[in-house]
Amino acid sequence: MSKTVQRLETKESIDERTQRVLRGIIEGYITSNEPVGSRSLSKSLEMGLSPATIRNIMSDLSDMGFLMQLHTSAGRIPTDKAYRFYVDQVVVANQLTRKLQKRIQEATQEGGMNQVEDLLISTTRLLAGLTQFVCLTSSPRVETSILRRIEFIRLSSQQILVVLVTRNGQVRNKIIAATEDLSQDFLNTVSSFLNDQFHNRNLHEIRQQILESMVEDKERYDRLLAQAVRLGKKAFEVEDAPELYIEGQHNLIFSERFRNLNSSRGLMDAFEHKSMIMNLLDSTVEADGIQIFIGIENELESLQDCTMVKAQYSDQSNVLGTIGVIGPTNMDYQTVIPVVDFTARILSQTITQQSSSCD
Amino acid sequence: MSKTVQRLETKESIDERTQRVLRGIIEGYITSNEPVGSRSLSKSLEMGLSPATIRNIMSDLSDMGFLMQLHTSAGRIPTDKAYRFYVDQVVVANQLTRKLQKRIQEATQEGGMNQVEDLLISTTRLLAGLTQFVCLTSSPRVETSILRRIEFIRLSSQQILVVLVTRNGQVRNKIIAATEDLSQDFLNTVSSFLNDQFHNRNLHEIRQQILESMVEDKERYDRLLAQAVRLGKKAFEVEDAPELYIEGQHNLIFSERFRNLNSSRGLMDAFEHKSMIMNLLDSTVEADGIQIFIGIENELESLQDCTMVKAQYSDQSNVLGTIGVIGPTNMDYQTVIPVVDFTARILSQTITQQSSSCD
DNA sequence: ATTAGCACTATCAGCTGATGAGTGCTAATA
DNA sequence: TATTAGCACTCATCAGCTGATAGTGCTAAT
Repeated sequence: MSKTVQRLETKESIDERTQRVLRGIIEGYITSNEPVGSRSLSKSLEMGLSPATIRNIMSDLSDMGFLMQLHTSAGRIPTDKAYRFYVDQVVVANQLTRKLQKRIQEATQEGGMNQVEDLLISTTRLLAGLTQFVCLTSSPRVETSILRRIEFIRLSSQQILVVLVTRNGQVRNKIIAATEDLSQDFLNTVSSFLNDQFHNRNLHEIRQQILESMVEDKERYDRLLAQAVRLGKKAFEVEDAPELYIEGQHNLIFSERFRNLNSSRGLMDAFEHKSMIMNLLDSTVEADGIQIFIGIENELESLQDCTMVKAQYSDQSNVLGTIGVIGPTNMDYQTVIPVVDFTARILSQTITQQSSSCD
Repeated sequence: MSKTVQRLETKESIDERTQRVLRGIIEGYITSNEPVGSRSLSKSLEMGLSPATIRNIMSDLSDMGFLMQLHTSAGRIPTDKAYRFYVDQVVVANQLTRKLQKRIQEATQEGGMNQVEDLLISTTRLLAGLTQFVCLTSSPRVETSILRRIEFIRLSSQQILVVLVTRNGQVRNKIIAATEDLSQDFLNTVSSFLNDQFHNRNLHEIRQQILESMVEDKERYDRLLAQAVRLGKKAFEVEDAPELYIEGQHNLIFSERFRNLNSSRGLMDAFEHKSMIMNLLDSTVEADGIQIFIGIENELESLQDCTMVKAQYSDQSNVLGTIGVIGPTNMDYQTVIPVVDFTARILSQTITQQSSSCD
């Protein structure tokens, strides 16, 4: 299956006046959520154009594929192509209000937030609340996380608890079965061996190296080493799949803005298949900055009358994950875009601070 | 505010025939979700009663408060009182089908479920799926959990990770700030001191005792002891509030069975206030077995046209938490009750197994 | 190039009458 | 005396019609 539409084109040159009309229609529809007609537009535009003239221009815009009508004799609404034009040509990086900035900052700095999980959940919830849309966040891939500390705790003769702390503050617990009874002292030795060996390496590398040593050391009979490698192998077998946090699903049902969306049910269902959504969120064409997928630009069918606005967050060196919102195509781009952008930045900043606070 | 209705009464003695009619109406409404009229009931009952007779009986039942009409000339539907009668007098402990039993058992035994959190989440999801209602589960109160193991891990000069494992397999992580730079060796000594001291005590007792020692030992200058107590205090300051898991909220919107519920929005909102729902779930009148709150028996207003069926789960000695479903008052009690009951039992069993697997 | 005017059309709210399901009452019946 | 048949009545629902409204496209006038 080839990627159908990656991004709608807006090459055509439209003359100044027509652009202003188009923009008027888009913004009108964004604010009112109702098709806009020639009469009301004539008034609100204040360009001294009569409704009849506006109609002619509208007709041209329809021909060019920027506008459509839900039925004869309803006003016109913008097409996905129009929103693409709007986002590319019209929307300029808008400064957020101080108030909003502060609110975002505070939310990410709430007490007890020393674990990345909590931070991500509360940020996701915040963004869902601010936009009144659905908000999705993917957690850092453990795969690329850098090991800060690993520790084994003997729970019983059969069970060992592995505690794995990553550079960016993720803590993972896992209980593994022990093949023989190992003392806590022994486990401590193993821990510190592994910590020395793999300090500041990412989990992917670590796993590779463990596999290699297992091959090499097949004949070696150093008990410590052998056990360390064996335990290490089990310990680092954490699921690769990053977590996906979804908040604000109820907006899909109750928010007025999702009203003329026929597929809210389909979306709801799609959210159940986390891995699919995950791919969608993490598949990234351009590396940095904010990304916007409008309507049919989305590969997933049930998303095709929505817009997804997403941005990546990162620590000092690596991209960690993505945060994004899904809303109606006629969302208020002028605010949503900077809100998502700012939130991702703050998120990056907070995580960077945390991970740099180790010695 | 006094508790209004704790439980509806069903003292009245109703003669056999009337009971059978009432039962027919209740079961008819449960299966069809539509008001049932005298004609159809006359047929389905197969008691050789004409619709007219049925009407007379229905009229009596209405007078007694067991039936009501949504409007004149619609069939009748049962009142909350009728459901209470039904649940108390009619529903008998129904054996679950083998198939269903197996399905529940399998779901709780899925791999990688060595942590209680995962077990609870997947059980909650299962129950929501089986019933097509909303399912709520409260996690064990950390407060009453028994300490199995505590461990400190030095992350940096300022940060210490506390790992706390309870008897029933809950693992809690918490990062605490260090007032001075403590070596891992020292932390290990503190850990083993605390483990010796507090092994097999519940967290509430432990906290008490720590507070006492802090008063007593004010003048003592044993550095180890002092630090141990200080770190212990911080470490055991875990939030008392148990987690609340909610699954199947979308059923509230999409399930046909919630159709004639006017307050699904209100319920949705109520679920946002987790602490309120928490109280509801954990407030328990009778200690054991299954509990059922029908319609107005629920204290929370937005729940008053729903029925909540809940059961507690426990390990060998203590009640740990509650699992329950919220559905329409005309739910299929005959299956829902045993399903909830059986699920709670299996949950208890699984947790008990886990916690008894320590030495 | 712009605009006024007019014919056309889709939607919506409100009304209509027909239909059907169900009740309550009364008189007949076993 | 308990049951039932019959009948009048009520109410919700639905299809079909109505006029009002708000929009368009086209054409002729400016």
